Amino acid sequence: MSRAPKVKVRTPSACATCPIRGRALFQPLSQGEVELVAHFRSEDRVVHGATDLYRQGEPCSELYTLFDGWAFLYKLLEDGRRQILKFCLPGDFLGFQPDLETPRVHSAHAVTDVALCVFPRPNLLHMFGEHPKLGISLTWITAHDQALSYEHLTNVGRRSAKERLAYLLLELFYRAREVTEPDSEGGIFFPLTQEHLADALGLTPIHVNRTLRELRGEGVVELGGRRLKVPDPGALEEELGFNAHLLRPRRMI
Amino acid sequence: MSRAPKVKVRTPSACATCPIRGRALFQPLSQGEVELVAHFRSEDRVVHGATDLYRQGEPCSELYTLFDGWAFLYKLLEDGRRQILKFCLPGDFLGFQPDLETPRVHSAHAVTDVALCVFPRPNLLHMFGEHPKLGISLTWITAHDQALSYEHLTNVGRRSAKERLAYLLLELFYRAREVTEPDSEGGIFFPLTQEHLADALGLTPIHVNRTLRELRGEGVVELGGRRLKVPDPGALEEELGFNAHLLRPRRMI
DNA sequence: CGTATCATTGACGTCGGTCAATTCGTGTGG
DNA sequence: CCACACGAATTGACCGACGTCAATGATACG
Repeated sequence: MSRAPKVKVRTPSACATCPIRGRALFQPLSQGEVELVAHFRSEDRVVHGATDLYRQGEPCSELYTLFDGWAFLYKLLEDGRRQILKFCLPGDFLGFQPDLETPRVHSAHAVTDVALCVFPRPNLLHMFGEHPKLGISLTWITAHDQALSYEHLTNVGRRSAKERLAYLLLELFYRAREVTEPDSEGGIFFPLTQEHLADALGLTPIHVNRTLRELRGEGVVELGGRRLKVPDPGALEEELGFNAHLLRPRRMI
Repeated sequence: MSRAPKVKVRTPSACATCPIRGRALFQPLSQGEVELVAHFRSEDRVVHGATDLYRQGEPCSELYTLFDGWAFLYKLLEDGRRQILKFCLPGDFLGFQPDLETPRVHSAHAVTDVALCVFPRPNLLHMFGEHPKLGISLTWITAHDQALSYEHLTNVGRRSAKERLAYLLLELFYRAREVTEPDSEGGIFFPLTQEHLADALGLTPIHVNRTLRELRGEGVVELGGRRLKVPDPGALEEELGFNAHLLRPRRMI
Protein backbone atom coordinates (compact mmCIF):
# COMPACT_ATOMS: atom_id res chain seq x y z
CA MET A 1 0.00 0.00 0.00
CA SER A 2 1.17 3.49 -0.78
CA ARG A 3 1.63 5.53 2.34
CA ALA A 4 0.98 9.25 2.52
CA PRO A 5 4.20 11.26 2.15
CA LYS A 6 5.25 13.34 5.11
CA VAL A 7 6.15 16.73 3.74
CA LYS A 8 5.09 20.30 4.10
CA VAL A 9 2.48 21.36 1.61
CA ARG A 10 1.12 24.72 0.57
CA THR A 11 -1.38 26.15 -1.83
CA PRO A 12 0.01 26.19 -5.35
CA SER A 13 1.50 29.38 -6.74
CA ALA A 14 1.87 30.85 -3.29
CA CYS A 15 5.46 31.98 -3.98
CA ALA A 16 4.80 35.33 -2.38
CA THR A 17 4.21 33.69 0.97
CA CYS A 18 6.53 30.72 0.50
CA PRO A 19 8.10 29.96 3.87
CA ILE A 20 11.48 29.15 2.37
CA ARG A 21 11.62 32.06 -0.03
CA GLY A 22 14.05 33.94 2.18
CA ARG A 23 16.57 31.17 1.67
CA ALA A 24 15.79 30.08 -1.83
CA LEU A 25 17.03 30.88 -5.29
CA PHE A 26 15.13 34.02 -5.73
CA GLN A 27 15.74 35.54 -2.37
CA PRO A 28 16.67 39.05 -3.38
CA LEU A 29 13.72 39.60 -5.65
CA SER A 30 11.07 42.26 -5.60
CA GLN A 31 7.37 41.55 -5.35
CA GLY A 32 6.94 41.82 -9.10
CA GLU A 33 9.81 39.46 -9.75
CA VAL A 34 8.39 36.89 -7.41
CA GLU A 35 5.14 37.01 -9.33
CA LEU A 36 7.08 36.44 -12.52
CA VAL A 37 8.72 33.39 -11.00
CA ALA A 38 5.39 32.10 -9.75
CA HIS A 39 4.06 32.44 -13.25
CA PHE A 40 6.78 30.30 -14.79
CA ARG A 41 6.60 27.65 -12.15
CA SER A 42 4.42 24.81 -13.37
CA GLU A 43 3.47 22.82 -10.30
CA ASP A 44 4.28 21.53 -6.88
CA ARG A 45 5.29 17.91 -6.79
CA VAL A 46 5.78 15.39 -4.04
CA VAL A 47 8.21 12.50 -4.40
CA HIS A 48 8.57 9.59 -2.02
CA GLY A 49 11.80 8.93 -0.17
CA ALA A 50 14.35 6.48 -1.56
CA THR A 51 13.53 7.25 -5.19
CA ASP A 52 15.43 9.13 -7.90
CA LEU A 53 14.29 12.58 -8.94
CA TYR A 54 16.19 12.26 -12.21
CA ARG A 55 18.96 10.13 -13.64
CA GLN A 56 22.13 10.78 -15.57
CA GLY A 57 21.51 10.25 -19.27
CA GLU A 58 17.93 11.49 -19.21
CA PRO A 59 16.96 14.65 -21.04
CA CYS A 60 17.03 17.74 -18.90
CA SER A 61 13.44 18.89 -19.13
CA GLU A 62 12.84 20.38 -15.70
CA LEU A 63 14.56 22.22 -12.90
CA TYR A 64 13.53 22.25 -9.26
CA THR A 65 13.58 24.14 -6.05
CA LEU A 66 13.59 21.78 -3.11
CA PHE A 67 10.81 22.90 -0.87
CA ASP A 68 10.90 20.27 1.84
CA GLY A 69 12.92 17.13 2.65
CA TRP A 70 16.46 15.89 2.01
CA ALA A 71 17.96 14.85 -1.33
CA PHE A 72 21.36 14.47 -2.92
CA LEU A 73 23.12 14.63 -6.27
CA TYR A 74 25.32 11.73 -7.27
CA LYS A 75 27.28 10.06 -10.03
CA LEU A 76 27.43 6.35 -10.70
CA LEU A 77 30.42 4.62 -12.25
CA GLU A 78 29.82 1.71 -14.60
CA ASP A 79 30.63 -0.84 -11.92
CA GLY A 80 28.26 0.62 -9.37
CA ARG A 81 30.58 2.78 -7.32
CA ARG A 82 28.74 5.91 -6.28
CA GLN A 83 29.97 9.42 -5.50
CA ILE A 84 27.60 11.78 -3.74
CA LEU A 85 28.27 15.29 -5.01
CA LYS A 86 26.02 17.43 -2.86
CA PHE A 87 23.40 17.05 -0.19
CA CYS A 88 20.36 19.18 -0.93
CA LEU A 89 18.28 20.80 1.78
CA PRO A 90 15.15 22.94 1.59
CA GLY A 91 15.78 26.07 -0.46
CA ASP A 92 18.32 24.44 -2.76
CA PHE A 93 17.99 24.69 -6.51
CA LEU A 94 18.57 21.46 -8.44
CA GLY A 95 18.93 20.31 -11.97
CA PHE A 96 20.76 23.13 -13.70
CA GLN A 97 23.73 22.23 -15.89
CA PRO A 98 25.78 24.02 -18.53
CA ASP A 99 24.23 22.53 -21.61
CA LEU A 100 20.52 22.01 -21.11
CA GLU A 101 20.17 20.33 -24.51
CA THR A 102 22.50 17.58 -23.45
CA PRO A 103 21.55 14.58 -21.26
CA ARG A 104 21.87 15.00 -17.51
CA VAL A 105 25.42 14.63 -16.27
CA HIS A 106 24.47 13.40 -12.82
CA SER A 107 21.50 11.93 -10.96
CA ALA A 108 19.41 13.18 -8.03
CA HIS A 109 17.91 11.07 -5.29
CA ALA A 110 15.31 11.80 -2.62
CA VAL A 111 16.42 10.58 0.79
CA THR A 112 13.20 11.45 2.58
CA ASP A 113 9.84 12.30 1.12
CA VAL A 114 10.41 15.49 -0.75
CA ALA A 115 8.37 18.46 -2.00
CA LEU A 116 9.51 20.29 -5.12
CA CYS A 117 8.65 23.40 -7.07
CA VAL A 118 8.97 22.45 -10.72
CA PHE A 119 10.24 24.76 -13.47
CA PRO A 120 9.91 23.42 -17.00
CA ARG A 121 13.07 24.18 -18.91
CA PRO A 122 11.54 26.20 -21.76
CA ASN A 123 9.83 28.44 -19.23
CA LEU A 124 13.09 28.96 -17.46
CA LEU A 125 14.88 30.23 -20.53
CA HIS A 126 11.97 32.51 -21.21
CA MET A 127 12.14 33.76 -17.69
CA PHE A 128 15.80 34.69 -17.92
CA GLY A 129 15.21 36.34 -21.26
CA GLU A 130 12.57 38.55 -19.74
CA HIS A 131 14.30 39.21 -16.47
CA PRO A 132 18.09 39.46 -16.34
CA LYS A 133 18.15 39.79 -12.58
CA LEU A 134 17.00 36.21 -12.31
CA GLY A 135 20.00 35.26 -14.40
CA ILE A 136 22.25 36.92 -11.85
CA SER A 137 20.56 34.94 -9.09
CA LEU A 138 21.24 31.77 -11.01
CA THR A 139 24.85 32.71 -11.56
CA TRP A 140 25.19 33.36 -7.87
CA ILE A 141 23.70 30.00 -6.97
CA THR A 142 25.89 28.16 -9.42
CA ALA A 143 29.00 29.90 -8.15
CA HIS A 144 27.99 29.11 -4.60
CA ASP A 145 27.48 25.44 -5.43
CA GLN A 146 30.85 25.43 -7.04
CA ALA A 147 32.56 26.89 -4.00
CA LEU A 148 30.96 24.15 -1.92
CA SER A 149 32.07 21.56 -4.41
CA TYR A 150 35.67 22.83 -4.25
CA GLU A 151 35.43 22.54 -0.50
CA HIS A 152 34.32 18.93 -0.78
CA LEU A 153 37.06 18.17 -3.26
CA THR A 154 39.61 19.49 -0.79
CA ASN A 155 37.98 17.52 1.96
CA VAL A 156 38.08 14.23 0.10
CA GLY A 157 41.45 14.80 -1.52
CA ARG A 158 43.48 16.05 1.39
CA ARG A 159 41.96 15.19 4.73
CA SER A 160 41.98 12.03 6.86
CA ALA A 161 38.82 10.00 7.33
CA LYS A 162 38.20 11.56 10.73
CA GLU A 163 38.66 15.10 9.49
CA ARG A 164 36.47 14.45 6.47
CA LEU A 165 33.63 13.07 8.48
CA ALA A 166 33.76 15.79 11.11
CA TYR A 167 33.87 18.42 8.40
CA LEU A 168 30.87 17.04 6.54
CA LEU A 169 28.81 16.63 9.70
CA LEU A 170 29.60 20.17 10.76
CA GLU A 171 28.59 21.50 7.37
CA LEU A 172 25.32 19.60 7.37
CA PHE A 173 24.63 20.62 10.95
CA TYR A 174 25.00 24.29 10.07
CA ARG A 175 23.04 24.04 6.86
CA ALA A 176 20.19 22.11 8.43
CA ARG A 177 19.99 24.52 11.35
CA GLU A 178 19.47 27.34 8.90
CA VAL A 179 16.45 25.83 7.23
CA THR A 180 14.78 23.66 9.84
CA GLU A 181 13.88 23.95 13.50
CA PRO A 182 16.41 22.32 15.88
CA ASP A 183 14.94 20.13 18.62
CA SER A 184 14.88 21.22 22.26
CA GLU A 185 18.47 20.04 22.80
CA GLY A 186 19.83 21.82 19.76
CA GLY A 187 19.99 18.68 17.60
CA ILE A 188 18.76 18.47 14.02
CA PHE A 189 16.77 15.91 12.06
CA PHE A 190 19.28 13.81 10.15
CA PRO A 191 18.01 11.16 7.73
CA LEU A 192 21.31 10.04 6.17
CA THR A 193 22.72 6.55 6.66
CA GLN A 194 26.39 5.81 7.18
CA GLU A 195 26.44 4.56 3.62
CA HIS A 196 25.38 8.00 2.38
CA LEU A 197 28.17 9.58 4.36
CA ALA A 198 30.63 7.04 2.99
CA ASP A 199 29.64 7.73 -0.60
CA ALA A 200 30.04 11.44 -0.08
CA LEU A 201 33.43 11.10 1.59
CA GLY A 202 35.10 8.49 -0.59
CA LEU A 203 35.12 5.92 2.23
CA THR A 204 33.43 2.60 3.00
CA PRO A 205 30.44 2.46 5.36
CA ILE A 206 32.46 0.25 7.70
CA HIS A 207 35.17 2.81 8.04
CA VAL A 208 32.64 5.59 8.51
CA ASN A 209 31.25 3.57 11.37
CA ARG A 210 34.65 3.16 13.03
CA THR A 211 35.45 6.81 12.54
CA LEU A 212 32.09 7.82 13.92
CA ARG A 213 32.79 5.81 17.03
CA GLU A 214 35.94 7.83 17.57
CA LEU A 215 34.17 11.14 17.09
CA ARG A 216 31.42 10.08 19.47
CA GLY A 217 33.97 8.91 22.01
CA GLU A 218 35.65 12.30 21.92
CA GLY A 219 32.32 14.04 22.36
CA VAL A 220 32.67 15.86 19.06
CA VAL A 221 29.32 14.73 17.66
CA GLU A 222 26.14 13.02 18.77
CA LEU A 223 24.62 11.02 15.95
CA GLY A 224 21.90 8.39 16.05
CA GLY A 225 18.21 7.83 15.73
CA ARG A 226 18.01 10.15 12.73
CA ARG A 227 19.32 13.00 14.81
CA LEU A 228 22.60 14.94 14.73
CA LYS A 229 24.03 17.33 17.27
CA VAL A 230 27.39 19.05 17.34
CA PRO A 231 27.81 20.15 20.96
CA ASP A 232 30.54 22.71 20.30
CA PRO A 233 30.45 23.77 16.67
CA GLY A 234 32.75 26.73 17.28
CA ALA A 235 35.55 24.58 18.62
CA LEU A 236 35.21 22.09 15.80
CA GLU A 237 35.16 24.88 13.24
CA GLU A 238 38.38 26.19 14.70
CA GLU A 239 40.01 22.79 14.79
CA LEU A 240 39.17 21.97 11.18
CA GLY A 241 39.77 25.38 9.65
CA PHE A 242 36.16 25.32 8.59
CA ASN A 243 35.08 28.36 6.59
CA ALA A 244 31.50 29.07 7.59
CA HIS A 245 31.42 32.00 5.18
CA LEU A 246 30.85 29.59 2.34
CA LEU A 247 27.53 28.55 3.80
CA ARG A 248 26.07 31.96 4.40
CA PRO A 249 24.27 33.21 1.34
CA ARG A 250 25.03 36.83 0.62
CA ARG A 251 24.21 39.12 -2.21
CA MET A 252 26.55 38.87 -5.16
CA ILE A 253 26.67 42.54 -5.90
CA MET B 1 68.47 38.97 -13.35
CA SER B 2 64.89 38.92 -14.48
CA ARG B 3 64.48 36.88 -17.61
CA ALA B 4 62.02 37.80 -20.32
CA PRO B 5 58.79 35.84 -19.99
CA LYS B 6 57.93 33.48 -22.80
CA VAL B 7 54.32 34.10 -23.63
CA LYS B 8 52.26 35.23 -26.55
CA VAL B 9 51.69 38.94 -26.65
CA ARG B 10 49.33 41.12 -28.63
CA THR B 11 48.43 44.72 -28.97
CA PRO B 12 46.23 45.83 -26.10
CA SER B 13 42.49 46.00 -26.61
CA ALA B 14 42.67 43.79 -29.66
CA CYS B 15 39.81 41.64 -28.42
CA ALA B 16 38.22 41.61 -31.84
CA THR B 17 41.19 39.76 -33.28
CA CYS B 18 42.13 37.84 -30.14
CA PRO B 19 43.33 34.41 -31.19
CA ILE B 20 41.67 32.64 -28.28
CA ARG B 21 38.38 34.45 -28.46
CA GLY B 22 36.69 31.50 -30.09
CA ARG B 23 37.35 29.48 -26.97
CA ALA B 24 37.11 32.11 -24.30
CA LEU B 25 34.45 33.46 -22.01
CA PHE B 26 32.76 35.64 -24.49
CA GLN B 27 32.73 33.28 -27.39
CA PRO B 28 29.15 33.69 -28.55
CA LEU B 29 29.26 37.47 -28.64
CA SER B 30 28.51 39.84 -31.45
CA GLN B 31 30.96 42.41 -32.74
CA GLY B 32 29.38 45.11 -30.62
CA GLU B 33 29.53 43.01 -27.50
CA VAL B 34 33.16 42.26 -28.03
CA GLU B 35 33.84 45.97 -28.22
CA LEU B 36 32.01 46.39 -24.94
CA VAL B 37 34.17 43.74 -23.34
CA ALA B 38 37.29 45.34 -24.74
CA HIS B 39 36.22 48.59 -23.21
CA PHE B 40 35.88 47.16 -19.71
CA ARG B 41 39.09 45.25 -19.85
CA SER B 42 41.80 47.27 -18.17
CA GLU B 43 45.07 45.81 -19.34
CA ASP B 44 47.10 42.86 -20.45
CA ARG B 45 49.39 41.49 -17.81
CA VAL B 46 52.25 39.05 -17.84
CA VAL B 47 53.12 37.01 -14.77
CA HIS B 48 56.19 34.84 -14.36
CA GLY B 49 55.91 31.11 -13.83
CA ALA B 50 55.95 29.66 -10.31
CA THR B 51 54.25 32.66 -8.75
CA ASP B 52 50.76 33.16 -7.34
CA LEU B 53 48.22 35.19 -9.28
CA TYR B 54 46.19 35.72 -6.15
CA ARG B 55 45.87 34.16 -2.71
CA GLN B 56 43.03 33.04 -0.52
CA GLY B 57 42.17 35.74 2.00
CA GLU B 58 42.99 38.64 -0.33
CA PRO B 59 40.26 40.99 -1.51
CA CYS B 60 38.76 40.03 -4.82
CA SER B 61 39.52 43.09 -6.91
CA GLU B 62 40.10 41.64 -10.36
CA LEU B 63 39.04 38.83 -12.62
CA TYR B 64 41.05 37.36 -15.46
CA THR B 65 40.93 35.59 -18.74
CA LEU B 66 43.96 33.39 -19.18
CA PHE B 67 45.41 34.30 -22.53
CA ASP B 68 48.51 32.16 -22.61
CA GLY B 69 50.27 29.65 -20.34
CA TRP B 70 49.22 27.15 -17.68
CA ALA B 71 47.91 27.94 -14.19
CA PHE B 72 45.88 26.24 -11.48
CA LEU B 73 43.49 27.02 -8.64
CA TYR B 74 44.22 25.54 -5.24
CA LYS B 75 43.39 25.52 -1.56
CA LEU B 76 45.88 25.29 1.26
CA LEU B 77 45.13 23.68 4.63
CA GLU B 78 46.67 25.20 7.74
CA ASP B 79 49.36 22.53 7.91
CA GLY B 80 50.44 22.99 4.32
CA ARG B 81 48.52 20.23 2.58
CA ARG B 82 47.45 21.45 -0.83
CA GLN B 83 44.51 20.52 -3.01
CA ILE B 84 44.57 21.58 -6.64
CA LEU B 85 41.02 22.37 -7.72
CA LYS B 86 41.38 23.07 -11.41
CA PHE B 87 44.07 23.36 -14.04
CA CYS B 88 43.59 26.46 -16.15
CA LEU B 89 44.50 26.61 -19.84
CA PRO B 90 44.29 29.43 -22.37
CA GLY B 91 40.73 30.67 -22.70
CA ASP B 92 39.77 29.93 -19.10
CA PHE B 93 38.17 32.57 -16.94
CA LEU B 94 39.57 32.87 -13.40
CA GLY B 95 38.77 34.62 -10.19
CA PHE B 96 35.01 34.70 -10.08
CA GLN B 97 33.35 33.65 -6.83
CA PRO B 98 29.87 33.99 -5.35
CA ASP B 99 30.47 36.90 -3.03
CA LEU B 100 32.87 39.35 -4.59
CA GLU B 101 32.92 41.50 -1.44
CA THR B 102 34.33 38.65 0.56
CA PRO B 103 38.00 37.58 0.61
CA ARG B 104 39.11 35.07 -1.98
CA VAL B 105 38.19 31.50 -1.09
CA HIS B 106 41.05 29.91 -2.99
CA SER B 107 44.38 30.81 -4.56
CA ALA B 108 45.65 30.76 -8.12
CA HIS B 109 49.16 29.91 -9.24
CA ALA B 110 50.97 30.33 -12.54
CA VAL B 111 52.81 27.18 -13.55
CA THR B 112 54.46 28.66 -16.64
CA ASP B 113 54.82 32.27 -17.60
CA VAL B 114 51.31 33.47 -18.13
CA ALA B 115 49.52 36.24 -20.02
CA LEU B 116 46.25 37.58 -18.64
CA CYS B 117 43.46 39.92 -19.66
CA VAL B 118 42.51 41.81 -16.54
CA PHE B 119 38.97 42.89 -15.65
CA PRO B 120 38.68 45.16 -12.61
CA ARG B 121 35.74 44.02 -10.51
CA PRO B 122 33.76 47.25 -10.56
CA ASN B 123 33.93 47.33 -14.34
CA LEU B 124 32.70 43.79 -14.48
CA LEU B 125 29.58 44.51 -12.52
CA HIS B 126 28.94 47.49 -14.73
CA MET B 127 29.37 45.33 -17.75
CA PHE B 128 26.80 42.80 -16.63
CA GLY B 129 24.42 45.55 -15.72
CA GLU B 130 24.65 46.96 -19.21
CA HIS B 131 24.69 43.69 -21.06
CA PRO B 132 22.70 40.74 -19.72
CA LYS B 133 24.01 38.39 -22.37
CA LEU B 134 27.42 38.58 -20.76
CA GLY B 135 25.79 37.47 -17.55
CA ILE B 136 24.51 34.38 -19.31
CA SER B 137 28.01 33.68 -20.60
CA LEU B 138 29.29 33.90 -17.07
CA THR B 139 26.58 31.60 -15.78
CA TRP B 140 27.46 29.13 -18.46
CA ILE B 141 31.13 29.23 -17.57
CA THR B 142 30.46 28.81 -13.89
CA ALA B 143 28.15 25.87 -14.51
CA HIS B 144 30.74 24.33 -16.76
CA ASP B 145 33.44 24.71 -14.14
CA GLN B 146 31.15 23.12 -11.65
CA ALA B 147 30.46 20.13 -13.86
CA LEU B 148 34.22 19.67 -14.18
CA SER B 149 34.62 19.99 -10.46
CA TYR B 150 31.97 17.30 -9.84
CA GLU B 151 33.86 15.10 -12.23
CA HIS B 152 37.06 15.62 -10.24
CA LEU B 153 35.29 14.95 -6.99
CA THR B 154 34.07 11.63 -8.37
CA ASN B 155 37.52 10.88 -9.65
CA VAL B 156 39.23 11.49 -6.33
CA GLY B 157 36.49 10.00 -4.20
CA ARG B 158 35.74 6.80 -6.02
CA ARG B 159 38.55 5.76 -8.34
CA SER B 160 41.84 3.95 -7.77
CA ALA B 161 45.13 5.78 -8.14
CA LYS B 162 45.66 4.37 -11.60
CA GLU B 163 42.21 5.31 -12.81
CA ARG B 164 42.51 8.78 -11.33
CA LEU B 165 45.79 9.51 -12.99
CA ALA B 166 44.72 8.15 -16.36
CA TYR B 167 41.53 10.15 -16.17
CA LEU B 168 43.26 13.40 -15.35
CA LEU B 169 45.90 12.96 -18.02
CA LEU B 170 43.26 12.21 -20.62
CA GLU B 171 41.30 15.29 -19.62
CA LEU B 172 44.34 17.52 -19.81
CA PHE B 173 45.40 15.97 -23.08
CA TYR B 174 42.04 16.76 -24.66
CA ARG B 175 41.83 20.23 -23.20
CA ALA B 176 45.35 21.16 -24.23
CA ARG B 177 44.84 19.85 -27.74
CA GLU B 178 41.87 22.18 -28.10
CA VAL B 179 43.80 25.32 -27.33
CA THR B 180 47.39 24.66 -28.41
CA GLU B 181 49.11 23.10 -31.35
CA PRO B 182 50.12 19.44 -30.84
CA ASP B 183 53.69 18.55 -31.90
CA SER B 184 54.42 16.50 -34.99
CA GLU B 185 53.81 13.24 -33.10
CA GLY B 186 50.49 14.35 -31.65
CA GLY B 187 51.91 15.11 -28.21
CA ILE B 188 51.19 18.26 -26.23
CA PHE B 189 53.28 20.64 -24.18
CA PHE B 190 52.87 19.59 -20.55
CA PRO B 191 54.50 21.68 -17.84
CA LEU B 192 53.12 19.98 -14.72
CA THR B 193 55.31 18.09 -12.28
CA GLN B 194 54.33 14.85 -10.61
CA GLU B 195 53.75 16.85 -7.47
CA HIS B 196 51.11 18.92 -9.24
CA LEU B 197 49.36 15.77 -10.37
CA ALA B 198 49.56 14.37 -6.85
CA ASP B 199 48.00 17.48 -5.33
CA ALA B 200 45.18 17.37 -7.82
CA LEU B 201 44.48 13.68 -7.29
CA GLY B 202 44.77 13.37 -3.53
CA LEU B 203 47.92 11.24 -3.77
CA THR B 204 51.62 11.56 -2.91
CA PRO B 205 54.15 12.37 -5.62
CA ILE B 206 55.85 9.05 -4.94
CA HIS B 207 52.70 7.12 -5.63
CA VAL B 208 52.01 9.17 -8.74
CA ASN B 209 55.44 8.17 -9.94
CA ARG B 210 54.82 4.47 -9.36
CA THR B 211 51.41 4.66 -10.99
CA LEU B 212 52.84 6.53 -13.93
CA ARG B 213 55.37 3.77 -14.42
CA GLU B 214 52.51 1.29 -14.73
CA LEU B 215 50.62 3.41 -17.23
CA ARG B 216 53.76 3.90 -19.29
CA GLY B 217 54.49 0.19 -19.14
CA GLU B 218 51.04 -0.55 -20.51
CA GLY B 219 51.50 1.97 -23.29
CA VAL B 220 48.57 4.04 -22.09
CA VAL B 221 50.45 7.33 -21.86
CA GLU B 222 53.77 8.84 -22.87
CA LEU B 223 54.86 11.48 -20.39
CA GLY B 224 58.23 13.11 -19.96
CA GLY B 225 60.31 16.11 -20.94
CA ARG B 226 57.37 18.45 -20.48
CA ARG B 227 55.42 16.55 -23.12
CA LEU B 228 52.32 14.35 -22.89
CA LYS B 229 50.85 12.01 -25.44
CA VAL B 230 47.94 9.63 -25.15
CA PRO B 231 48.41 7.21 -28.07
CA ASP B 232 44.84 5.88 -28.09
CA PRO B 233 42.55 8.37 -26.40
CA GLY B 234 39.41 6.66 -27.69
CA ALA B 235 40.27 3.36 -26.04
CA LEU B 236 41.17 5.03 -22.77
CA GLU B 237 37.97 7.07 -22.85
CA GLU B 238 36.00 3.87 -23.27
CA GLU B 239 37.86 2.08 -20.52
CA LEU B 240 37.40 4.86 -17.98
CA GLY B 241 33.85 5.84 -18.86
CA PHE B 242 35.22 9.28 -19.62
CA ASN B 243 32.56 11.79 -20.67
CA ALA B 244 34.18 14.01 -23.28
CA HIS B 245 30.96 16.01 -23.56
CA LEU B 246 31.90 17.86 -20.42
CA LEU B 247 34.91 19.34 -22.13
CA ARG B 248 33.26 20.60 -25.28
CA PRO B 249 31.91 24.06 -24.79
CA ARG B 250 28.43 24.42 -26.25
CA ARG B 251 25.88 27.14 -26.16
CA MET B 252 23.73 27.12 -23.08
CA ILE B 253 20.57 28.06 -24.90
C1' DC C 1 80.88 22.89 -12.71
C1' DG C 2 77.89 23.53 -8.60
C1' DT C 3 73.36 23.81 -7.22
C1' DA C 4 68.56 23.15 -7.28
C1' DT C 5 64.65 20.81 -8.76
C1' DC C 6 62.44 16.90 -10.33
C1' DA C 7 62.17 11.90 -11.17
C1' DT C 8 63.00 7.33 -9.59
C1' DT C 9 63.54 3.39 -6.60
C1' DG C 10 63.48 0.38 -2.34
C1' DA C 11 62.08 -0.88 2.38
C1' DC C 12 58.71 -0.59 5.43
C1' DG C 13 54.50 1.20 7.95
C1' DT C 14 49.62 2.37 8.28
C1' DC C 15 45.15 3.93 7.08
C1' DG C 16 41.39 2.45 5.26
C1' DG C 17 39.23 -1.66 2.57
C1' DT C 18 37.34 -6.45 2.51
C1' DC C 19 34.91 -10.26 4.37
C1' DA C 20 31.95 -12.15 7.56
C1' DA C 21 29.23 -12.29 11.61
C1' DT C 22 26.33 -10.41 15.07
C1' DT C 23 23.30 -6.96 17.00
C1' DC C 24 19.95 -3.41 16.89
C1' DG C 25 15.63 -1.06 15.59
C1' DT C 26 11.68 -0.46 13.38
C1' DG C 27 7.77 -1.88 11.01
C1' DT C 28 4.71 -5.81 9.77
C1' DG C 29 1.81 -9.54 10.21
C1' DG C 30 0.02 -13.34 12.91
C1' DC D 1 1.39 -8.74 22.25
C1' DC D 2 4.78 -11.31 20.24
C1' DA D 3 7.36 -13.37 16.20
C1' DC D 4 9.48 -12.27 12.30
C1' DA D 5 11.81 -9.73 8.53
C1' DC D 6 14.62 -6.33 6.77
C1' DG D 7 17.71 -2.75 6.62
C1' DA D 8 21.10 -0.38 9.16
C1' DA D 9 24.71 -0.31 12.67
C1' DT D 10 28.45 -2.55 14.85
C1' DT D 11 32.43 -5.39 15.57
C1' DG D 12 36.58 -8.38 14.65
C1' DA D 13 40.22 -10.47 11.77
C1' DC D 14 42.85 -9.82 8.05
C1' DC D 15 44.64 -7.58 3.76
C1' DG D 16 46.40 -4.39 0.45
C1' DA D 17 46.72 0.20 -1.65
C1' DC D 18 48.89 4.02 -0.72
C1' DG D 19 51.96 6.82 2.47
C1' DT D 20 56.54 7.67 4.72
C1' DC D 21 61.36 7.82 4.86
C1' DA D 22 65.58 7.85 2.71
C1' DA D 23 68.79 7.50 -0.90
C1' DT D 24 70.22 7.87 -5.79
C1' DG D 25 69.90 9.64 -10.67
C1' DA D 26 68.75 12.76 -14.22
C1' DT D 27 68.32 17.65 -16.07
C1' DA D 28 68.54 22.36 -16.37
C1' DC D 29 70.38 26.57 -15.41
C1' DG D 30 73.49 30.26 -13.72
